[in-house]
Amino acid sequence: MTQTQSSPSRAKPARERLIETATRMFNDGGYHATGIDQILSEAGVAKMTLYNNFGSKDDLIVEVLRRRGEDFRAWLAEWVTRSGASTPRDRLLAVFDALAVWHRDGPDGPGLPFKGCVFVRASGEYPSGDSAIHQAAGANKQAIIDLLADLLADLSVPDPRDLAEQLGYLIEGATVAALTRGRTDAAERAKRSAAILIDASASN
Amino acid sequence: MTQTQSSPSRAKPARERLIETATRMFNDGGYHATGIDQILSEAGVAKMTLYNNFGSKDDLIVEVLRRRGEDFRAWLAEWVTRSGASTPRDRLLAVFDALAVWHRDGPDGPGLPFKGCVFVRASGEYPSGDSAIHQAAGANKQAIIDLLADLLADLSVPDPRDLAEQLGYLIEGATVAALTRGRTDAAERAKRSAAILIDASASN
DNA sequence: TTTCATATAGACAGACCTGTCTATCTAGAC
DNA sequence: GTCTAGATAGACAGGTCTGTCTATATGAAA
Repeated sequence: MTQTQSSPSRAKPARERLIETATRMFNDGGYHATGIDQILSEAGVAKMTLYNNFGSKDDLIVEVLRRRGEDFRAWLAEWVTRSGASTPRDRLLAVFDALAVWHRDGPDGPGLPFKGCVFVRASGEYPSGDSAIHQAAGANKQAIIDLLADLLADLSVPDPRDLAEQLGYLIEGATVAALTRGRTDAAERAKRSAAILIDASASN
Repeated sequence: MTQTQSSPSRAKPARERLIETATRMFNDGGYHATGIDQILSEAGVAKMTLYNNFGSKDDLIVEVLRRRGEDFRAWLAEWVTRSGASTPRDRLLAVFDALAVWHRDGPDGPGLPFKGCVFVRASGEYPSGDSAIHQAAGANKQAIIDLLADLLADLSVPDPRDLAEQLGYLIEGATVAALTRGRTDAAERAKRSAAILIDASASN
């Protein structure tokens, strides 16, 4: 007895299934509200496999955030590349088009139904700056700002990192508006704001 | 026996103590992570008092958000008034000064230690649009946008509500940056962006 | 004084939580 | 075949969670 074969989709290794299922379920329901047993059951993974791989639920969350950050930034960079935008300005503005696709759960979205930003939500649920989860979320947020800074590297502006922060606030604010108030037009509006800020900065 | 007098600060009625304590503790630890028993114990209130007044934890959260929204907007409006700003433009920019005070836990802050926006965090923890908590958070977010729209009512811009949304994104984004990455300079930067957007809109 | 709304303490139910443990099975390396 | 690393099921401990219930106490109004 004790058949080892009763779980769905044995295609990928257990650790991978765990991360993917956890990513999806945390996005759906939040971190505290999603229990380990639910994740294990849906992933078809034994509890000890989780604790052998990650040590704790918090560590699993940190790994989920790390992965999600990589994937999201890869999706974003790919989107900008495929947009065909040739100038730094257009590449930056293409980011806001990607944003709109994400907020509207467009077909080419970043792979998760839109429920706001997983990093912001993680920061909010683990608000203490000492928390490893809070720090992981912050690191991923910073990485997106860095990505923006890279995009405007070839733009002639006096303070590229400052502009990257400014554009980051627009992105962040639009995403919050889409989550809290269902403003799916936020990305377009933020795009217009971004164009103004970029031009104001570049024409100095 | 069964002395009715063993709880702290019987000054205010139980319902009030409950709301105030819950507001503070939800802000500190988040919604799911803060249990009812903790709140009751710290407020010195019996469990039945909570359920007689609110019916459920979710309803308590909704009331906490409603109150917090009122208080925060009152604080913000008061701040703008006291800033002495005379033009619509300066009044709008004064909002960002208030923001900086809040993010830095300044002495004249809105009454709670800064742990990000309670509405954003509530939306994040209760991401389903059907949730009463999610809706309450959204309504309070909208009320702040409305407040911005009121502030720029006398400004001659073609689309005041559009500009209010834009400025709202900057505020939101700066607050998220302060929470997730500890960027306490975010409000000043957002203020500069706001000035650019206002001027770009007004000079049309 | 009687009445009534509000508050209290504290037990309780039933579910869910994270994390640990044992004992078994499987697949690949050697 | 043998050994080993990784995965499995499932029970379990010890808490914590929300929400309900009872029985009692208080204070103000009638």
